[in-house]
Amino acid sequence: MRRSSPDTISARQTDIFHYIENFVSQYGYSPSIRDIQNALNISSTSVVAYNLRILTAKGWIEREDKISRGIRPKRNRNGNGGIDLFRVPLLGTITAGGPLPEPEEVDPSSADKVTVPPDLADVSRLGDVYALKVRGQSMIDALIDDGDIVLLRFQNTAENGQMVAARLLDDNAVTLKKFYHEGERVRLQPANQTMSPIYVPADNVVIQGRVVGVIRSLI
Amino acid sequence: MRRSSPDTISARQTDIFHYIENFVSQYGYSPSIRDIQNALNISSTSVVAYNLRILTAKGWIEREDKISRGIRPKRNRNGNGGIDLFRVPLLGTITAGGPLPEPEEVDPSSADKVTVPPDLADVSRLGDVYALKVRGQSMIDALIDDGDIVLLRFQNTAENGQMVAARLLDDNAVTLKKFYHEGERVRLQPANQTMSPIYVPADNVVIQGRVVGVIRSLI
DNA sequence: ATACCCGCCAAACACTTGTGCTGTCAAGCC
DNA sequence: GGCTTGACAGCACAAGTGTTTGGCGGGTAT
Repeated sequence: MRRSSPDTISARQTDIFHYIENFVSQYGYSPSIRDIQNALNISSTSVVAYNLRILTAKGWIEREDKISRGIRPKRNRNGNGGIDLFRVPLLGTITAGGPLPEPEEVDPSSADKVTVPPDLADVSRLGDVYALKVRGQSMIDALIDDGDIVLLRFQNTAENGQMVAARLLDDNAVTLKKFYHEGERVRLQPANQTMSPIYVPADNVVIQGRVVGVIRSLI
Repeated sequence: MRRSSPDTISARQTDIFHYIENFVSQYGYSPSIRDIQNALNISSTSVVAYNLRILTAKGWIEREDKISRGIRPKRNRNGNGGIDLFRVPLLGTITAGGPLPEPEEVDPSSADKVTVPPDLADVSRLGDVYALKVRGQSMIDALIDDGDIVLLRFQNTAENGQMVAARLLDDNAVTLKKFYHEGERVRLQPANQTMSPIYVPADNVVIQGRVVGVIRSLI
């Protein structure tokens, strides 16, 4: 038998879920079963109830029994009734070679914050994500320009080729580069043809985070 | 006669309003009249209805007639009162030359939505902002890569050099290019050294929107 | 074939919930 | 004292809304 995976939902269930999301964000309260039925041209309320039960079981929505208009979208999306989950602290600026305050040095709760799309930050680990404003064009070939905001997830290790914020202990400087581990040393590669890579002993580098997203405003 | 100022409400109304606020933030949906009645030990539903009418008239809450649990607190609650202001419809895909559904052709309320940082979308004009996913690398030199999401503000005109979504009437195609008005014709310039600009008569081009932001996920 | 499960349909049912109507009562005003 | 008004009470009704039951057709497994 072909079992549907616990995370996949049928086309009709997708429609219903989207309708609920949009309804809530538009009206501020949940649609009734009959609202859904009429909007999606479903011929019976029981079909809606049936699919709602599945969506609940699979964790896409939450409901309370017998409560009118008590559907709450859960996954993805804001849902969550107005709590702003997607604001991360903007901890400072990162340049080709300039200093960067350690994330620990800045109180994240007092820092400026930027709102980020939830797709860019795995919400379940949102506490580990922070933002930095980029100065300079050392990563221009990686499509990161001066003034862009990069989102980083805090992590101490990196795979070759990943873009990271790397701290050079000797220089007490932090830089945004592509990371390559090469035996005893580490190559920090700018994404700019006019700039040369930096080679440093592996024990002189601390990864401070990996770039998980880029936001650019052209206004 | 001492008229109560339009902004002051009685103790009972204050209680009701607070109860609604707390209920919504806790459960994600509004209380029913009887919920309020029981919680505040009010002896009749009509009293709740009566005070709800006053709260509505004075602008503290919003309701829809006959809708169960349709109360929405309005005041207070900085920002958005539960409504997510920063979601824009993702209307489709844009390529170097491929077709794009007209924004009007897609029901924005049924489209997928992306949450965008408020900085990227002038919130006061949010209704005019939409998102498109970029396919191809025709704008690679403008630091826009395949898979990026571009935010566009709907507008019919553009300054030279601005990046726009342009519709070519003859080809019924939409493309993401830099816009240059050159006399009787328009030059649509890709940001990719391997691609050539397109020259079209000015009356064959309709601007569909201007790029105001870029979002890229590297996860 | 037969049995079974899934997704759907139709209709009835029963609970939930907003509304309307009729009073009561105290306070202010002529 | 009469009259009006604001706030509240009690109650019944009707509309809104979730739930349930029985049935149907098309697949899939036995």
